[in-house]
Amino acid sequence: MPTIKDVAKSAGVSPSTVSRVINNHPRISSETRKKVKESMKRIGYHPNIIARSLVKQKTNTLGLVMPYSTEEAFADPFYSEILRGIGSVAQDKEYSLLLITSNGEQEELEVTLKAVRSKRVDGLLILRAKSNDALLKELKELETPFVVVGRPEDEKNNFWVNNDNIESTKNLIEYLIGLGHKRIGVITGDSEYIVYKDRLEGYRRALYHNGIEYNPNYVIQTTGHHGLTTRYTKELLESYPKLTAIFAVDDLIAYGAILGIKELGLKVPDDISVVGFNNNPLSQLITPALTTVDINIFELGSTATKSLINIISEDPKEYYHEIVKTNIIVRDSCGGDKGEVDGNGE
Amino acid sequence: MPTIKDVAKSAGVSPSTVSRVINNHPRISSETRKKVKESMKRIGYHPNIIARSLVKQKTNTLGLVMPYSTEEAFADPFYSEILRGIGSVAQDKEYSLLLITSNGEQEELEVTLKAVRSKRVDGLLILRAKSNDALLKELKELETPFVVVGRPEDEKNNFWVNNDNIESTKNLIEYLIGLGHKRIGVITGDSEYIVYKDRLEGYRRALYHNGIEYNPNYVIQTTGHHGLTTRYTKELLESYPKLTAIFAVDDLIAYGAILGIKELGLKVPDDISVVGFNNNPLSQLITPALTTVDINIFELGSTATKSLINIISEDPKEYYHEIVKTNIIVRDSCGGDKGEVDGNGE
DNA sequence: CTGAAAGCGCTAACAC
DNA sequence: GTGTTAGCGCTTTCAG
Repeated sequence: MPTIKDVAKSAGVSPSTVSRVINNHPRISSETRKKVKESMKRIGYHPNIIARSLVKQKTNTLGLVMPYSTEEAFADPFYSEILRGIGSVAQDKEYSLLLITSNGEQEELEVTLKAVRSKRVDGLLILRAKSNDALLKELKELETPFVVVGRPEDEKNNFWVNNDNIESTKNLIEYLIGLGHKRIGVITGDSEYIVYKDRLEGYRRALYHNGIEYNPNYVIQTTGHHGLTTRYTKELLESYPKLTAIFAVDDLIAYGAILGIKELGLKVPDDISVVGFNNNPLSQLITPALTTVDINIFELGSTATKSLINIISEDPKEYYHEIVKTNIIVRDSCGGDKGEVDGNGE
Repeated sequence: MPTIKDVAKSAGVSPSTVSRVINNHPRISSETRKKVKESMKRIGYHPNIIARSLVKQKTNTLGLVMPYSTEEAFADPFYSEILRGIGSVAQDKEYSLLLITSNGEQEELEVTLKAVRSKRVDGLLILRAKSNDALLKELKELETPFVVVGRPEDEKNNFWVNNDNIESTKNLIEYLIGLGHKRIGVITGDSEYIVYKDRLEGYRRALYHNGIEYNPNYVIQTTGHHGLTTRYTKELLESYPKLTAIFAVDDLIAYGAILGIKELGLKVPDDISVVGFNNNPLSQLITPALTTVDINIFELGSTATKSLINIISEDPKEYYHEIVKTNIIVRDSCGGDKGEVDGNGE
């Protein structure tokens, strides 16, 4: 493999001149520039990025911290889709992407810290927001630029991009309320993840704003294991047969819920309405097609990446965050509440 | 950030000694080893991987060439899952993962070649097998180690890992035939991808081995766009109402097919049986639960990664490939052919 | 078993 | 506008 020296010899200039044309240095005669470029092409030269990184103390690489996760969480196309968004701007801005995977909290911490300490990456995209996140604390001490996709607990002192999960959920639930539903069950995920906390909060606010009392018994927390979701849904509906709608905090959970409802011999939306969240591409294919919230995952990824690159290069003095719009996608999984056409309270 | 020199000073040894303890050099006194390790810890030293890569001419990084793809192809959890398999062994063997994404054939080629020419990666995992693949040709010229996940066209002169798609499909179709089906429609994907070619071939072989004539009109090629899948399925069934089963070359396609069947007012499996492929985690959740083939995606990823690492370090003289086992998952989407209980041919 | 010195391929003052 | 020189942080002969 030819190096910059070979090009220099072949073009009859010094290595620094070659370096300058590579880096588009302004003060270089168009003549030598041309000469050098020809030499590069002739001998098949390509700059060694590693060497450049070493002297520049910059790798032009972004680390992607994937959630360590069960098989099933990974089945979530969320990650494929956000990778698309991230990849698209990284490509554009000439950044590479280092995938950081792990099998648990401890390993995630170690692997991620190693990547930054060993100077493999210029910054990180954290693809989830958790409570009490040890990773974020360590990262701040290392002064690594990072942006989290989601709302971190300490939202004033981090860079992040997210949907407004509280408000979006509130709107979604109010759509249900508008249809006449008052007793709405919730199947939520691991409360360690802030996204689920927020969606639950949105649910509560919707009830509150509409004078409906919040009943904690209507809320079931599942582990993300689909089989369990189905079972929990059935148990919930058996315990509280007056429920007329189910809010699943994620479409994948909604699928399990719908299955549970069907297994009970009930119909969606005739007996029970169901809403999900995230607008999984499959949600338009199931029967009934699922009413859900499109959270614009691609944009979440691209926005976060732009932010990170900006932070790396500009070192902004103030923390900031960005909110990506959502919109409700009304499909066929909700009906009016036929069980209680009069009255307006519990 | 402290460097090896700082450690050396602090421990009262030379930089080379420090380097030796980092690299577990055998001929080093356990005393100095201890002393050096303490110094490293004390001053918070972490080796700079970039510098090491430069001198070793090795990055310990694997490039992952993701298929450039539409929004919907990305929704396929195949990629999430294979990433898990890859990540798990890469982690274990201390390799990093560079994600290579692109928006089209040309960009994919450029970006990938750039990654290898600029010495960013030691080898590549190509996550798809296409006909007439320009990328593979270029890569061979560059003498980069790579393994393809799938069966490349020139199977004798490449490293690859794959399922036996032909045989697996043959078995799947024979399961259908065993149930009494003889007129089986096929919804397949882009024939540029060898996986779909092979599955179609398996279908033909199953028919052939059972004395059933192959009818090309029963085979529809879709683009992977779900909406179209649904429409094509309906058209197929309207044109050939005698079909009693549908073979979808991928579960995602099967979902669209099932929707089409339902829209026609027909029932699965009572009127039409459906089988898919890949065992998407959602396939157990839909109604009816889909009979499909589990292709062990995680193992596909881990096997390919082990192979690649082996190739990088051992430089084997012969090409080889590995086959990952599949197994049919029988669920509820197939019934016997009630339309034609007698007879055994067309 | 340890140290000195050279160098991986590139960039960046500093000269001229 | 271009060349010279030093050096990024590490590994690796070669001595001893």
